[in-house]
This record gives sequence, structure tokens and C-alpha cells, in this order.
Amino acid sequence: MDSRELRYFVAVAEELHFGRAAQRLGIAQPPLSRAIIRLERRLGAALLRRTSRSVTLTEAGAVLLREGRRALDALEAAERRAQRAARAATGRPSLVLVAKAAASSELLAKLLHAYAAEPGAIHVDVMLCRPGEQERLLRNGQADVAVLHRPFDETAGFDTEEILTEGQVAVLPAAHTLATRKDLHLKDLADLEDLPAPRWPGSDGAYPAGPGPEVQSHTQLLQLVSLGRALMVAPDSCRSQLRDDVVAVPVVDAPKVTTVIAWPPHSRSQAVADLVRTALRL
Amino acid sequence: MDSRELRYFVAVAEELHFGRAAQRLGIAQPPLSRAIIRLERRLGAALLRRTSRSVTLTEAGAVLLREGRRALDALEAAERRAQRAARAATGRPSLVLVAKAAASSELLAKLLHAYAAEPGAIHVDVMLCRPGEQERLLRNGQADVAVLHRPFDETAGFDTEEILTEGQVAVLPAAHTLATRKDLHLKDLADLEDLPAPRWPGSDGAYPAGPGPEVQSHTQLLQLVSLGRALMVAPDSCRSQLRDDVVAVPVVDAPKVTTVIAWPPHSRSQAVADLVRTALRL
DNA sequence: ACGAGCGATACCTCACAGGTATCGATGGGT
DNA sequence: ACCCATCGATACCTGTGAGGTATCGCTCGT
Repeated sequence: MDSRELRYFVAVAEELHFGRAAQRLGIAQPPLSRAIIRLERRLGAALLRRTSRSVTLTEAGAVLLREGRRALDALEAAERRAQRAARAATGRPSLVLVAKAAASSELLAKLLHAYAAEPGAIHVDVMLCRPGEQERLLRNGQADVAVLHRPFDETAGFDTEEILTEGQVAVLPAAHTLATRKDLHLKDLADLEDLPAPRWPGSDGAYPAGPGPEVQSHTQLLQLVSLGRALMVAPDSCRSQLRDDVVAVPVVDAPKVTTVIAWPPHSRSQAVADLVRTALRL
Repeated sequence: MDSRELRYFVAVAEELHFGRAAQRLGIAQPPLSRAIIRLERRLGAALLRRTSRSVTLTEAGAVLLREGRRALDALEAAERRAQRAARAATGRPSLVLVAKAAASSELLAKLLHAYAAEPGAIHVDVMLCRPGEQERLLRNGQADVAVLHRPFDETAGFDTEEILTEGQVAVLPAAHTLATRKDLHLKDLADLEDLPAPRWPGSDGAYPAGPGPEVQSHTQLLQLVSLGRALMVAPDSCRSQLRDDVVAVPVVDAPKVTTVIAWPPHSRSQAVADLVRTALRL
């Protein structure tokens, strides 16, 4: 199968609209229609059910979308990693580490500092991204290692090592009734009408329905918390980053959060191995 | 990057010879040369060092070969799985399980039998292949699940569950001096001049140098053993398949062999999940 | 009933993948 | 030492097919 055809199909399958998909791909709609028809004929399988009003995926189409995305990511990764290897062979080699923008920056600082002291350490570029994006960056070759948080981030398909497991705290405005409690349970937080849980955008950029405020970053959320507009539940280690108008109270029955370091399963890089070894010694 | 260009590069990188690679690809040599040059220009990186007598990989080329193979496997997998999904939606769905040709057939039989009794079980196609090939079949979508043996088979990049751990035995001609021993150590077998270890073909089909006979299958090997021409060390469970002119003696310090069931990490198939659950109950 | 929206079809054009012939360099054989 | 076999690169030609424009035919909302 040709990768261009697959890219076209993925665009249509994501947009579920030939016109928009064609626009995204920078081509006209007719060649796109033809390419998809040709692909379906080559595969001998219907991928899309079209009416003049809507496009939906068939079972085979859903499979091809999922697997095709991975294949395209792998292609991108091959390209990028080859380019990086070429640059590393001439200039200074480097390593890209990706973490969530709000990840335990203390731990990250310790890790980077400890690794820099290792013999043979190379430069580490730190890339901060939105939650849930690390997986993709690691798969498509934009990053070499990632710091993830289970159970929030998906680690399937990567090699991982655990660095740290911690409990979670509820972050509340200092003046709130619950702020003086020594600890809390999830049910204490479940239906606080004055402090709704915030809503994060999904992978498609859309917000789920619900009462809480829409947020895009932890800074935003933290501000909403101190304004008494939202509730935040986060790993213990976030305490070091809190302003003093908010209070952190342990949530004893919240799921434990494990910080893990993850890398593509066939990484042959000495630098990745060194970094992981360093992480395990923290 | 275009998948055709990548396929071309992989062919050249494997053959290290433009003429042979072109022949394998079914095209003439000049367009192949041009395609590689174009690819190198697009990437902005040299992939091959050519003289008029030899072709070698650069660092970047080696990376692109490794990662590119995976990407092409992923493409193939996407295509095949989509086709299978289409056929499953109309006719009878099925599952392809791959195992080494000589794998513990008793265990396999038990597994298949137990799974067939499950509610909602679908037809399982069993595919037998040569050692080391399962990984590729799983990655390129020809198989859905594999039975592997650690530490011989590579499991990196797959989700796995352990089914069984067992020791290993040396299989000897019944008349051999060591055949009456109750157990053996690896050093007893290390330099037996009358019974050399057999040589298996590598992933490139070539045999390593050495004294032992070249073999392609366990049947062959077993025959050589009973002829007193070779030594065989295999997991305990192979005993059930032995003829009575050979004897199995435990090798107490041989590495333990773990039979695992493996599947692609993002498999969404209910059937795979059922099969794995069944395997864990054995 | 009509028009807007959307995917499919018809038809044209040109870029590029691929073929043949040949060059230029290199190394082994006599 | 010379020549020829080997191998990748270059020059030049050709046909396929990817992409563009115009338009059709179906469906639904008003």
C-alpha cells in the first residue's frame, strides 16, 4: 500500500467529510474521492459508507484508521530519526525528552541534573506538551524518551521503568470549608456544588459536556482554584508549585500515581539507556 | 516520506548492492539509483557510502533501515488487518495464532481446546513458522497472537503474559556415555567432540561458522541426534515428542525457558483477550 | 418545490517513475 | 602494466497516473 493513499484515507476518516479532508491535505476533492475508491478496490474492502449527507466508517475502515495512524507515525519516526542520526554523526548528538507541561518539575530537574553528571552524557532537549500528547511524540520520532504518569497516560507499546509512586491531594482555596480537614475521600469531593471538577479538552480538541469550567493548562486551573471556581486533584508533588492562597489536602482513596520513564521498545540508543539507569537511581 | 522510496532503500540496504536490489524489486538499476539519491536529498542526509566496488551504510542509513523496516511492517499490518476485518464482518471471523514449528505442541493443543470451549470463541488458524519469525509475522499483521519462548524469542514491543516456565533437557542418542547420567551441567556439554551443537540459519538465511551440522528443522535435528551426529538442548516438554532411541537428561544449570503468549500492544480484539485469558488459566 | 451541500464522474494536462543506452571509476586477472 | 569485468551514475526518452476544473446526481432542510 502506498503511504500517500493511507494519509488520504486517515484524513477522510478523521474529518468524515471529503471536502474538509481535501482542504486539509491541500488537494481538490475529486482526486481525493478517486484515491479512496482506488484504495478500497485495491484492498477489496469497503472502508467508508457514504450517503450524500454523511460519511461513516465501516468496521474495516475503523481498523485501518487505528492501524494506519500507527503506520504513518512509524514512517515519520523513521524519517526523523534518520535525520537526527545524520546530524548526530557530524555535530553534537542530543536526546529529546518529553513531559507534560505540568509534570513534577522537581523530579525532572533532579533527573536532568543527575544525568548531566554521568560520564558520556549528551545534551537533553526538554519538550513540554499537553497531557496525552507524549505518546504520539514518542511514536512519531519527535521524542526519544518520555516521562509519563500512570494511570493517566497510556504506556502500551513502550518499554517503561517506574520512577516514583505517590498519592494525590485535593487542591482547594485556602478559605474553603474542606481546607482545614486533615484528609479527604473521593466521595467528599464527588458532588461539591461550589467547586466543580474542571473539563479538559479531549484528543479531538473538544470539551466534554458538564458543569465545570473549561481549562487548557494547569496554570489556568490553579488560578480558577484560588478564585474558588474549580477543584483540582493532583499528585502529592504538585505541592511545591502551589501559591499560598491554596491548600493541599491528601485524598486517601484516590488512585496512586506512578511516574514512569518510557521509550520506544527497540531503542538502540546508549543515551536513552544511560538516562533510564540514572532515573532508576533517583 | 513515500513508502515506495523507503521500500527501495530497505532493499538496497539489505543487499548492499544496487543491481541485486533492483532485481529483487523488479525494476531496473538506474531508477533505483535515482530514487535513493532523491531520498537522500529529501532527508538532507547521506544514507549510503558508495564506491564503484562496494556499498556501505552510514549511521543515518543504519537507523533508517531499522526504523524503516518497522514502518513498512506497520503499513503491511494496517493493510492486512483492514482486509481481515472486512472479511470478518461478512463471513466467519477468525484469529491467526503463530508458533514455532517445534513448539510445545501439547501445551498448544490444550490451549486451543480450552479456548474452543469458551463462549464466543471463534475459529483459530494455527500458523507454524521457523524460530525467530513469529515476531515479524505479528508485527506485519499476518498473525494476531504468538506463542513465544523466552529468552530465545524477542518480546520487546509486544504485550505478553507468561504461561509456563520449565527447565531444559539435553537430548542424546540412547547409546551415548552421558545418556545414563541423572543430570548434566552445561560444561558437560560444552566441548563434546563427538556431539557438536547444531548450527541454525540466521535471519539472513546464512549459517554461522563452526563444527556442528547445519539444520533447518527440529525433525532434521532429532534425526541427527538419534544418528549420534548432533546434540540438542530443549525445554522439558519436548520429551513427549521424542522417539525411543534418544534419551532426555535434565541440564540443571541451563537457563529456564518461559512460554509466553504475545500480541500487538494495541490489539482491540475481544478474541485475543479471550484467548489470553484462557491461556492464563492453564 | 427548490436550492444548498456533498460525493462521484468526465475529461484534460503534465510531472515523474521507469526503461534503454552509455559513461566513468575501480579492482582483479594474466 | 594493461585490459576487461563490475558497478553505480548520468542522459535521454516514454507512458502512466496523480491532480485540476467543470459538472452531474442525490438528499435533505426550508
